[in-house]
Amino acid sequence: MDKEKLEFEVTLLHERVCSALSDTTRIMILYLLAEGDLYVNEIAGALDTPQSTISRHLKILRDRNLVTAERQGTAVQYSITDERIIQSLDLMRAILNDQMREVAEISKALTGTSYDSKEKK
Amino acid sequence: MDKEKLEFEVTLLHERVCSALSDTTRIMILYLLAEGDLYVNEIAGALDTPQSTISRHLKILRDRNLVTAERQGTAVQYSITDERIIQSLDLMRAILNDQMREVAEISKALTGTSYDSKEKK
DNA sequence: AGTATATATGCGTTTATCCGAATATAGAGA
DNA sequence: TCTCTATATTCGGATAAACGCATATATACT
Repeated sequence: MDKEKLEFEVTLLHERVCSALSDTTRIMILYLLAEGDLYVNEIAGALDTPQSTISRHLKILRDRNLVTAERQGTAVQYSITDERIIQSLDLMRAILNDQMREVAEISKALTGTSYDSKEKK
Repeated sequence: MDKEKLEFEVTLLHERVCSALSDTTRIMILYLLAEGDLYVNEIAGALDTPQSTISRHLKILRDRNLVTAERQGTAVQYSITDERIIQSLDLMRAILNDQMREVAEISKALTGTSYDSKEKK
């Protein structure tokens, strides 16, 4: 892929997806919705966050088509639009877990008492 | 997973990974490095961006272990630490592509001249 | 119409992020 | 040690995000 096109695609990727994931509350909302559809006040309750704050975050996710809203009477039910966004986040968590596991192993090797060096045996 | 643990993991995910991806230049750097290791000035040249700006972005990626630096004489060569970060980004791009394809199909159906409605036949 | 509930939005403030220019640091070679 | 090149960091200023409160809007029900 030439650089022009890559630059264009990355700009789009950032504006439409990545920037939406750059907030802890929004990521939490996505994981909550991954387990089932919820109304706005249910999300606000679960996250112990003012309803106006949740509503603003939902608007951002909605504008980027990451969640879908469906009105039911006076309430609005939200759901995940595409499960792959969760797959994508889970992949990042896997990277994180492996990083932390490596750090833990190294520090265990350095402080271990049953043998002097990690090369032993 | 209980909510406490989810909240903890998501906070970590945001701080260590997602916040690093919330900038077009940093995503570009990751895609450039996915094609091969590069020195700082090569990245700055490719992106037509001041060296100080690139260096600051690299520090952010380095602090989060998304890229690895290796000094070679007076220069420093950077590489991707874990290819899965690219997989994760590509997954988001796939979501985007499908979204755009859907929009295109709907608009084609609405403006189509060879038949009146999309249900026809 | 009038009230009640659920959600969205406008406003002002605070906090975080990004930028380029200038400067500091690190290594290589004369 | 002096100089050159490559990279990192500091600085001040500009922009953009996120927040809670108060208020507006939308639907349902009487």
